Amino acid sequence: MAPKIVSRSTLHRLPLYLNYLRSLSVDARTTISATAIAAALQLGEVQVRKDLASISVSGRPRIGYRISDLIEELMSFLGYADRNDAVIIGTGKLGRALLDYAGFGDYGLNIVAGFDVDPFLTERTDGRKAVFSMEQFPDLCRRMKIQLGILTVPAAVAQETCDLMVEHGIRAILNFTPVHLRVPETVLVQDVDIAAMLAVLSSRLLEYENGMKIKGDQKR
Amino acid sequence: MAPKIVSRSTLHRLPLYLNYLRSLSVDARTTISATAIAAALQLGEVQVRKDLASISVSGRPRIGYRISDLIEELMSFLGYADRNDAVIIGTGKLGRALLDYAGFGDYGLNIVAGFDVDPFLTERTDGRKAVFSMEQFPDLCRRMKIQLGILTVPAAVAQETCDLMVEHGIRAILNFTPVHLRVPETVLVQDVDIAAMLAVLSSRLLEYENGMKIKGDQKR
DNA sequence: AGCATATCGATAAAAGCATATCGATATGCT
DNA sequence: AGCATATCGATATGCTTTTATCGATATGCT
Repeated sequence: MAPKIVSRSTLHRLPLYLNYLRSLSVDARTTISATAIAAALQLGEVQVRKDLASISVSGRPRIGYRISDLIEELMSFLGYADRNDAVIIGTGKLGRALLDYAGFGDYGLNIVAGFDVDPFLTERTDGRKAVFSMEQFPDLCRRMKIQLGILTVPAAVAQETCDLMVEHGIRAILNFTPVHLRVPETVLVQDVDIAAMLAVLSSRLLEYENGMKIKGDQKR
Repeated sequence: MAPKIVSRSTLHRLPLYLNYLRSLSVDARTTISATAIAAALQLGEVQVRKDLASISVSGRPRIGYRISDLIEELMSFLGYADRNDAVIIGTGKLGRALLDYAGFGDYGLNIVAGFDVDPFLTERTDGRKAVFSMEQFPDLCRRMKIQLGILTVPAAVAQETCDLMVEHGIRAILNFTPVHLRVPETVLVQDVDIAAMLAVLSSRLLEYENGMKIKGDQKR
C-alpha cells in the first residue's frame, strides 16, 4: 500500500474538487482539463494538477482527466467510500441542527445519534434521530466503535466533555466550541469557531477600505 | 493611521488568544507572559510574541503583557469594538440555529434578522429574531447598511442568492454551502463546509493508523 | 503526413510561515 | 549594589507551499 503523502492545504482542497465535479451533470463530456477546474474554482491550474497528481490520478495531454475516475479516486481517498459513523455531543440549537442535517450522507458520513445531559432535550425524539442521555454514551460509543465526534456543548463544559469522549475511544473531534481543547497526541481536533470566523471576516473587511491589512490576501 | 500588516495565519490565531484571555478570571494576576499563553494554547512562545507584536501590543521583560491591554487591543483590532450587523440568508435548520445562537454578542456581532423564500419559515417568529421574506431583503439591507451576510441556503440556489447579496451591498459572506462562490474582487468569502471538514478529519484519521498521510501534521 | 495547439508532468524559483538563536531589559534575591 | 533569571524583541535559518517555466505528448486540422 502506497502511503500517499499529501500536504494539509492540498487535503483541504480535495473536497472542493469533488464538490465541483459532482456538480457537473454526468452526461457532460466525460473528461475535464485541469485548466477548466482551475478556472471554475479560481485556483492556479498548476496547483490543481499537483493536487490531483498527489492522489495518483493521471491525465492525458489535450484530453484532461476522466471525470468519473477523478470522482472515484477522490471519494476513495477522502474516505467517502467506507461509511464513517459519527456522534454529536451536545444537542442544543446547533447540535440539533447538525443532527437533522440530511446532507452528510453524500460525504460518506453517518450521524448515528446525539447525546446530551439535559433530559428535556433527550426525550424529544419525534421521528428524528435519537438523542440519548450522556450516561449511555460510553456503552454505545464502544459497541459501535465510533471514532468521530462532533462537539457542540457550552464552552464551560467543553474540556471535560472532550476528555470523556477521548476516554471512550473517540479519535477525531470536530470542535464547535471556542475553547482550545487539550487532547492526547493520538487524537485529532478540527476547530470550527463560527463566531471567530465572522470576526475574522469583519476584520478583513474593516481594513479593506483603508488599505490592505492582510498580507497575500488577494489572489487572482 | 498605521496600516498594520498581519499574515493570514496570524489573523486566524488572534481570536484564539482573545478567547483564552477572556477565559481567565479578571481577578487573576493582571499580567501574563507569552510563554504562559503559548503553553496554554500549545503554540510556540515565539510565535505568540510575534503575533502580539504585529498588532502593536508591547510587553515588558520579566513581566509579560497586561491582560486588559491585550484584550482591548485584540478586540479593537478584530473589530469587536464597533458593533457589526449581519444577516442570515436561508433559515432552514442551520440558519435558524445560528439565528437563535446567543453567543455572537461577545464577538461584537449583531445578527439583525433572517431571510428566507419559504413563507412558512418566515412567519414562525415566536419570540425569536424575525425572519423576513426575501422580497424585503434589498430594502432592509440597504437601509441598515449591512455588510456581513451568512449564507445557509440549499446548494442549488447558493450562487444566485450570493449574487443577490452582492448586488445589495453585502461585502463579506460566511458561506455554509458546499459550492464555490464567484464574487467580485471587492467581496470577501469565508467558506465553512462542515461536511468537508468532517471528511477531512475522517481522512486524516484513516491514514493515521497506517502511517502518516499528511505532511507536517504533528507538531511538538 | 506534418504542423499548430492544448494540456500534462516535472523541475526550479519565490514567497510565506514557523522555528531557533541571541542580545537586551527588567525584576527579585542575596 | 550586584548577580541570577525570566522574558521580550529582533535577526537568521529552515521548511512548506505556491507560482513560474520548460519540455513532452497527444489531438485535430490542413
